[in-house]
Amino acid sequence: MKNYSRQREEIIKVVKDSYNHPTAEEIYMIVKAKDPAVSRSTVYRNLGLLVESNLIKQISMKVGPDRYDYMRKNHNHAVCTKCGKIFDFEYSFEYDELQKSIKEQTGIEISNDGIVFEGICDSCKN
Amino acid sequence: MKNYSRQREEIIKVVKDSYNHPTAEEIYMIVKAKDPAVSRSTVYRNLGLLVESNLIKQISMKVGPDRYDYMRKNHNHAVCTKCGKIFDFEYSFEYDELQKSIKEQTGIEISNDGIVFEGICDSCKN
DNA sequence: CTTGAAAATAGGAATAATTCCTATTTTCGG
DNA sequence: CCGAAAATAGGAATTATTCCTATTTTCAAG
Repeated sequence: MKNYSRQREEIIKVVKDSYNHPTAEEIYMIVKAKDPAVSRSTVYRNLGLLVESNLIKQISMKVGPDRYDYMRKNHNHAVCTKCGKIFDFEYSFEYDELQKSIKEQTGIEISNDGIVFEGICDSCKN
Repeated sequence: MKNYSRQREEIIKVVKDSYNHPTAEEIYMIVKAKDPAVSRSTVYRNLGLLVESNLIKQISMKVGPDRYDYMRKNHNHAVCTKCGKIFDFEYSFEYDELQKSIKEQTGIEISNDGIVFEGICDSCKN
């Protein structure tokens, strides 16, 4: 993340403009449409860097490849453990006490977006 | 999950006796020590079935293979997104309102153990 | 401007984890 | 017992991701 590259800029733009939690492959295809020479490694490497610097969020699921989400306002993710679909929702918590308790018991410091909610979605209940 | 098989029984036993969130491979190796003819597919298939029937919990992480945990009392998981280590902790929430809100907004019904907490652990802060 | 070192890239091979396939064996209700 | 359904072993295949190497690009200092 030290030097400028148009590939990285384009990758950021694509994730930012996507509101459906795209996979690395999907991002790759969209970027490729504009810049046919881009390579998968570049996409994967940059996604990793962007996650590390907290610009985007990576969501691992039980089914299918990881998904990426641009960091906006305060929204959380609910994941269906059956089909892997991701739903956004808004909710403001009283984290303080919980965070402190987790920190004490495990040493892990969680952030507001560090909570993933898992369950079964409507259409998978059949 | 209709007919009895000693392979499945052994797999359950191994997960139940493990308190360190073993991977499928680790479970396979332990079962294999007792029953050298067991195959990986059997382990994977049964873990899937057991997760489905809520006897064990599957934990996907950003790094490394999935891990499995026998369902005991009320404990939650905090995952380090850097090294993938999983920590158990205890905390009782007031879920009702939160659950209702998620249900309304996304259609997803989460259970008490359907919340994964992510952050950075102590030793990864260096 | 040049230049040179660090950063980034393309392209594809390699790896890791998991799923899938097929033939065989086991279970268990009637 | 017997037969259908369930489960299995063994390994091939697939999928997602990481790794490798040679080349290109960026950018700060002279």
